[in-house]
Amino acid sequence: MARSTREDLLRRAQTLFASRGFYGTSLANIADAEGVSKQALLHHFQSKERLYGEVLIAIAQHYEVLAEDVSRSHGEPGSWLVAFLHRLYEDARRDPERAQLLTRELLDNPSRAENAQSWALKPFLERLAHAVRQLPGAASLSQGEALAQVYPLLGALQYGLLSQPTLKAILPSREFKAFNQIQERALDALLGRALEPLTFSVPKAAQPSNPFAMRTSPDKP
Amino acid sequence: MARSTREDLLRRAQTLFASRGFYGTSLANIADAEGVSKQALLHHFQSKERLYGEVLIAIAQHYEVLAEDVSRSHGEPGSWLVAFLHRLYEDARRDPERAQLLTRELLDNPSRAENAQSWALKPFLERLAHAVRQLPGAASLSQGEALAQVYPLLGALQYGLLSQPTLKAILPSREFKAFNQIQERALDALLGRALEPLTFSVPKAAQPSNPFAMRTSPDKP
DNA sequence: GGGTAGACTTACCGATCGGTAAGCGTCAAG
DNA sequence: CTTGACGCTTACCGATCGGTAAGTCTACCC
Repeated sequence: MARSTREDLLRRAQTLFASRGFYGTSLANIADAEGVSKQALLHHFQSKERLYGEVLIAIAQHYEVLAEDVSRSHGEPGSWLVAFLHRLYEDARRDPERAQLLTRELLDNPSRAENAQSWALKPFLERLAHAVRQLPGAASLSQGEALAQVYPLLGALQYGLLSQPTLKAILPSREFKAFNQIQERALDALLGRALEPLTFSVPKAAQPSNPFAMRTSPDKP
Repeated sequence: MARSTREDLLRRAQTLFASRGFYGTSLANIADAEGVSKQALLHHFQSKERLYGEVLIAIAQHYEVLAEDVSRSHGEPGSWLVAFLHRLYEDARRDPERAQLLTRELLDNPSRAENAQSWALKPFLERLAHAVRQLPGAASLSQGEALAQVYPLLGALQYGLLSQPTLKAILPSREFKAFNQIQERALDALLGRALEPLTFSVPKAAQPSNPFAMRTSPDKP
């Protein structure tokens, strides 16, 4: 099972970029962690930018695989999104590196000024927007509107997972464990509620206009 | 209105740290942007770490002010959380820098290995957890469990806002505008649903156990 | 007028950054 | 036996990093 140095380096780069960011990770950090020289790293990937780009592409491909896999087991387009979100959560829970890197990329993609139109993770977002439009009553949404509908759900999925290192550091271990155990259930409940048809079928309607106020009285016993 | 150089530098540091991260921002970047020498910056803040620490503290104080302000206008503890989340969203929409920095901090706080127990944003999380326990039926939740309940909501709030630079770069401007216009309504709907009593009153109950599947068939008549 | 404290400046430092150049060893093809 | 590609090394580069030292300028206090 001779793992290639190149693959090892790529995997290590993903780990370090995810935990410390692009600028917080030096080529020497990555190379040292694999026990090779910095120039060996530059031999396989011509520059730091290209190395990072390859990490992003690998992540995009991984998500592509997940999406295809979900498509295979969920024929009806209406249920695809829910299944995919669930899959994303499971995946990120098993290994949060990709989720962390995705969030970092959303935070500072433009600051590296790569060609935004060929951004590696763009297809991932487009796929999400497309899936939203498959939901009943949402077919007429534009891409931006559709994204606005999934984005909060994506954030809900990712946020707890990307914060794991920090929470582990500041919470007593008992509390951190409790957090992890309860997290998925809380998310399930939230997503279940969020994806009721209403959310999508009347995105522009008037509605009571202050849905935030619904907890002021002990109604709905 | 002679604004002090120190305040200007602090504000500029917040902007740059938010958009490019701690490691992606150099002291020279900050000083140059304010038209002073790098050493003037080091004169006011003894080191980069301390400067960053002051930025974090300023953010924590800002959130503290928001929280107190919400407390003043929302007496009942049951409605406080909803009002505060709404306020956080408005605040981040007006100026996403703090939200971006908060997320960056959640991503890599441990990597700078500062004393985790005195982390500037810890009180913010504790306040959120406390507010969850004030909700009907949630009083018995531990801190970790309470955090697990708000975390998805926090993520839902922040995610769209922290991604704004990226979305602006990859979406046609029409779509980006649509995203921004719809975003708040989608969030309102989500939060409204999320904060129905059930979510908190039976966090550990059995329940149908696969709430994700609720869109596969038109059940629940 | 002298002293002093704060707000800066220029000059400089060693360490580390990403990246180049050149060479070494292995192995397969000719 | 030679050649050349590949995987990797040591040696080195200029630029930039965060930070120090030592003034300079101004304003207020005595």
